[in-house]
Amino acid sequence: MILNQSELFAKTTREAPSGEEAVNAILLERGGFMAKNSAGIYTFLPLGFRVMQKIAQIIREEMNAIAGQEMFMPALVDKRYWQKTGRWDLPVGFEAVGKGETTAGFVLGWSHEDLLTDVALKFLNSYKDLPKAVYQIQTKFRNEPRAKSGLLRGREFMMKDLYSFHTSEEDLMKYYNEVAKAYKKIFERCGVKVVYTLAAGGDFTHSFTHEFQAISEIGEDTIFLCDKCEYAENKEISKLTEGDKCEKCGGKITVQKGIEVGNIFPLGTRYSEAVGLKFTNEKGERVPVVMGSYGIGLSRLMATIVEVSHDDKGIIWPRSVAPFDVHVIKIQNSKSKNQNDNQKIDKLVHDIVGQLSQKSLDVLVDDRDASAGEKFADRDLLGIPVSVIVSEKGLTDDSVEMFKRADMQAERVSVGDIGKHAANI
RNA sequence: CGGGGUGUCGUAUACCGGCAGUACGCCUGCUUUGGGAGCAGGUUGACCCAGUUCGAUUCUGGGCACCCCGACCA
Repeated sequence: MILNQSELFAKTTREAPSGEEAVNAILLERGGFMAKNSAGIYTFLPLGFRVMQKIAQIIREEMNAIAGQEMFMPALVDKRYWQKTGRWDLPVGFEAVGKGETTAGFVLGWSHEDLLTDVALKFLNSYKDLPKAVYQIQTKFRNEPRAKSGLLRGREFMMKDLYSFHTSEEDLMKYYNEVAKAYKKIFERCGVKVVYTLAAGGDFTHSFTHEFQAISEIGEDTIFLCDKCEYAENKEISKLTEGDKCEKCGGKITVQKGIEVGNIFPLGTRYSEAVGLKFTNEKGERVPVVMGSYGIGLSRLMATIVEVSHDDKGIIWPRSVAPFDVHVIKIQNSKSKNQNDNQKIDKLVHDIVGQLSQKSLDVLVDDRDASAGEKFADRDLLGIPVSVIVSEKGLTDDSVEMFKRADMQAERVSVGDIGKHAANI
């Protein structure tokens, strides 16, 4: 995909939005990745939505690799499903009341165990039907008492939720560990280092669960982490203290702040028993299906990437989730004076874009009529991994500058070699 | 939900019980073009409701919104 920056729907802004303190909110809003509508509610603009789609694609690949099947469930979830599982009265949800109605018949889905377990009644009847795993990527709604920190805690946010169905606890735990591995891959591919943390299950389950915590000062969770073997526990369930000796390896326990970017829950039979989801086993007995559920907040993950990968100039996107692969910066002189040079620059840009698109790279071309300084400032803010600066400096020898956002290093390369360099981008 | 803070153009601020001003931004044009360039012109604002008052952006009360801390975090 090739896009001229002059045609982009959103623009960058010079100033930070009033009131915002969270780095992810400031940089994503300034860069035109998103626009704020209410506390914890954002519009994803074209650039931001591209990042979201990149993250979604990585998640899809890893979910599909562990036999997850993608589907899509409704956001409006009928009251009766929540009543069956006893979750209607929880304060988490936004109730949906039709105009002219006095009582709510629906809740905006904040998780989908209740509904999905009911759907599964129709299809999961025998041990031969198990195991199964389905997932969706969908907007979730939660009535957060305190939305905050940009995309880190929203009232409406994008989430991937995976659910698995099994014949036994053993089979569930086997899959649970597979999911854990897949999650690690996802976060790794997104450039986020996570710590696998033992935690509590909240309203989902009474058993232990695991969280994937990205270490960051802005994180809301406190975890105790061994500095040697990386064993970790969430403070909410931990009996550890800072300075303790790790029971696993003898290392030292440290205290860290973490952003919970993913979690996995062994649900057991809580929902299947509530809904009556049973299967017939090899002996002909009807027994409850054993379930697990597994979440990743895509929008929170996007914010986390910004939190852990930025500098004072802007975002530094990992290649895997960057909205574009290459940012071509065109710097031209006054049109009236150097018409000839400008035509040459245009031609160089055209050549470069052609070469890059042949390599299937997504290219954003800064063709705006703006000063060089402004373009550089925006380039740094947008944080596309590699930029190619085309200016009159390269007219004598058909060269351009290749700039890497991560280390801010630049080198001059010949236009003819762009294709070669693109392979290494 | 408890506590704290803030509400004046997009941002930062000023003034004032009597026509709301400045800077930057933004838009248009011309000149510029390797780190947010210059000139000229233009654009945009008192969170809402009630009360006091001849008159309220200003004073009083209520509400709402946003930010931060805590609780919550399924």
